[in-house]
Amino acid sequence: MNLTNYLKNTVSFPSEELEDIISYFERESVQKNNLLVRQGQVCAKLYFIEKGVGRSYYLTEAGKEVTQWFFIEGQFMSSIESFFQQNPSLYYLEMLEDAVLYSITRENLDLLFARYHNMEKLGRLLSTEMLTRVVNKLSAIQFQTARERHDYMLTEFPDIANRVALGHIASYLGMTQETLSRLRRATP
Amino acid sequence: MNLTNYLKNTVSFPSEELEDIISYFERESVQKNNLLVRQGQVCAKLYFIEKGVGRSYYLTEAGKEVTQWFFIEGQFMSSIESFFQQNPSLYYLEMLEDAVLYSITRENLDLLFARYHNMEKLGRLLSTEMLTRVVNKLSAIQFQTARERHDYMLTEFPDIANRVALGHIASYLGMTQETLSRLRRATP
DNA sequence: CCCATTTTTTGACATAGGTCAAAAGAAACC
DNA sequence: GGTTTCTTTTGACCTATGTCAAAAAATGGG
Repeated sequence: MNLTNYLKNTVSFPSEELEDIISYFERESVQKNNLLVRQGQVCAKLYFIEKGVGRSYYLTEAGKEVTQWFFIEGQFMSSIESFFQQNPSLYYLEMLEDAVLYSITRENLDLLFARYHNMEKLGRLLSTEMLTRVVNKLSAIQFQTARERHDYMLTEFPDIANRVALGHIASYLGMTQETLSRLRRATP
Repeated sequence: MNLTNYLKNTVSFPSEELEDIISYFERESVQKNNLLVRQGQVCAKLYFIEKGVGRSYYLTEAGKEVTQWFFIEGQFMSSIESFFQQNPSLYYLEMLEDAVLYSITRENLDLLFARYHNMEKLGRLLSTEMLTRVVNKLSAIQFQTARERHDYMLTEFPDIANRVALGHIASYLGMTQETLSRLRRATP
C-alpha cells in the first residue's frame, strides 16, 4: 500500500491538495533492528509504512522489553503521545524488518492541518480508527485468558506470527514467552 | 465544567461559530443507573458530561459486567466505535450518578465537522487525547501487578473510589472485587 | 559449512490472584 | 426503625501463569 493511495482511500482530496501534501513527506529506507526513536527522546516524525513491520516497546525496571504495539504496511507509526504533545517518548520505536517509510515532521503536519480542512479530517479519522483498535486490545487484555488474548491478536495482526519473534508477541499480549510457546503447542 | 468553556479552552472558536455549534447540542437530565445505550444498539449520540459520572461496560459470556471506562464531568462520553462507525455497540453506557448531559447526534456532528475547520480540529484533538489515555491504561494493565494497576487508576480518576461501587472499579482494573478489597485493606 | 548467537521449547516448581461461600456492613424502601 | 437488598470484606482453597534453568532448534556471519 503506498501513501498516495492510502490518502485517497481515506478522504477524497482534490488532486492538487494531494500533491502538495505528499510533497511534505520524505522517503526513508530503514534497516531491520533500527530504532526510529528511543525512550526519552521527543518523537520528531510521523511515519507511514509502505513496506515492513515495526513495533513500539518500553523497558521495565527489570530491563525487560514490553511490546506495546505492532505497525504494518499501510499504517501510520509513531510514538503518538510524544509526537503530538512533544513530550519525551515513553517508548522505543523499532523496525523489525527492512522497511520503506514516508515521514513528516510535526511542524509540516501542523501546517497541512491548518492549510487543508480535508487534512484535519484525515487526522481525525486516523485517530478515531487507532482509538478503536486500542480499545479492542484493551478489552482482550483486561479480562481474558492467555488463549483468548492470543485469538484476539490473530484478528488484529493475522500474519504477525511469521514475521516477528515470539518474545515480542508474548509481551504484546501481556504474557511470558514460555506461556505463549506452550499455548501454541497446545493449539490444535 | 460547562460545554461552552470546554470548547473555548480546546480550540479558539470565533464566537459566532461557537454559538452555532452549541445550538446543535441538547441538554438532558439523566438519573442514576439509567442506560444511555445498550449492547447491540447503535449509539446515536455523543454526550458531554456537565455533571455526573458514567461508565461503559460489557457483559461476559458468564454474565458478569466488565467496566471498560469511566467518564466524568468535563469529558465526552460515547460508545466510540458504535457512534463513529454506526456499528452495534459492544458496550452499555450507564450513568452512575444523577447527571446533566449535552448530547449531539452523529448527523449534526458531521454537519459541524463539514462546516467548520475548527470543529474538525476539535474532533482530532479529542480523539488524540482519548487515544493517549487508553494507551496509558493499556500499559498499566498489560504487565503490571494488581497494586500497580490500582495506582495507575488513582492518577487517571483520583476520586473515583468515593463515587462508584468497588465492583465497577475492580473490573475496570481487570481484577476481581475480592482482590481489590484485599488490596485496599493492605494499603497503608 | 561451521561456530556463535539468538530464539524457542521443555521441565520443575512457586505464587498472585481467581473461585466459591458466607458473614458483616451500608443503603434503600416501606 | 425494621426489613430487604445490595455492597464489601473475610476465609479457605485452587489454578493459570510466572520464574528459573537448561536443552533444542533456528538463524546469521565469516
